Amino acid sequence: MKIQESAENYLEAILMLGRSGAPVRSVDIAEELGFSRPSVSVAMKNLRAAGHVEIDAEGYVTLTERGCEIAQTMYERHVLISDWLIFLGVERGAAVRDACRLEHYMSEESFLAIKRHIENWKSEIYQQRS
Amino acid sequence: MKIQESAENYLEAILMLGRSGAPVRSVDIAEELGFSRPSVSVAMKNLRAAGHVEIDAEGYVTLTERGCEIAQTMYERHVLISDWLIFLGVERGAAVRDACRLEHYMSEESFLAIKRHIENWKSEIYQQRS
DNA sequence: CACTTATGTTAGCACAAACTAACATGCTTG
DNA sequence: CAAGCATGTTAGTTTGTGCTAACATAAGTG
Repeated sequence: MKIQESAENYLEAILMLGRSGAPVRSVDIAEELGFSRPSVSVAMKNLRAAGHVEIDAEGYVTLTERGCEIAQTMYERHVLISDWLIFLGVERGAAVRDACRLEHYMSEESFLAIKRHIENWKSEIYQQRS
Repeated sequence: MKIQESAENYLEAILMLGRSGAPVRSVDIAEELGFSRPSVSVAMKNLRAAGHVEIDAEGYVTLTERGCEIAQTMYERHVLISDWLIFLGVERGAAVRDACRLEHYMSEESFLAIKRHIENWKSEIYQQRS
């Protein structure tokens, strides 16, 4: 069962919303992603069936271990890519919008290569300055 | 009428196939992209309706000016991104696969920023060596 | 000429992922 | 308590984009 882009986005949104500590409801996810409540409702049903989230009696959504792993991968990529684009001079809004899409279409290999590149690049700059 | 990812891919494939000078048929596009002939047939009908390609009596497909513009944008991005990933150490196959997807999801702004970054980076290397 | 092969097309299907309309349900509040 | 609001769900629709089955047509070949 291959995970889809949309599923990855939902999981990432749930992770981000949960970081404040407040419980996450369907309507919060809909608000965050700009989707309708029915869309989120159906998506949650599918994510639950796939074992990526759990939904308690109050309707609060939590990530399972598997779901959390995916969400964190996406989040890490999102941050790396958007920070990096911003660093390259891309306007923040555009950088975040692009990162939101690019994060889903990059192999692990490419992601790691970029990460490595940024780290090397930063340490070079650091050496030049010291 | 927003251009879709699939349309961009078809146009890019037509451009690439046409570079050898040989006329481009539907079946060549199908072969190139790994799609069925009916899928390509329908896609060509849509691309023609949208004014992105022309199809002559022999079934040869050519890009219109508008179509060619899109194709070249995609191709330029494809080459930049895949070359760059390869340069960063990503295996060629993975780099090309990733580039094929990433090229559609990047704003012009981000693309230019990356291009600029690569050029700067290369010139730094050059200066170090000279 | 009859057959095969290559190519293109049409019709109909499948699936993902969004939407709206309509309804259920429970909380708040005049 | 009754009305309204927030939230969730179900059903059915839309759109994009692929597929297979079946057929049309032209070209080459025994």
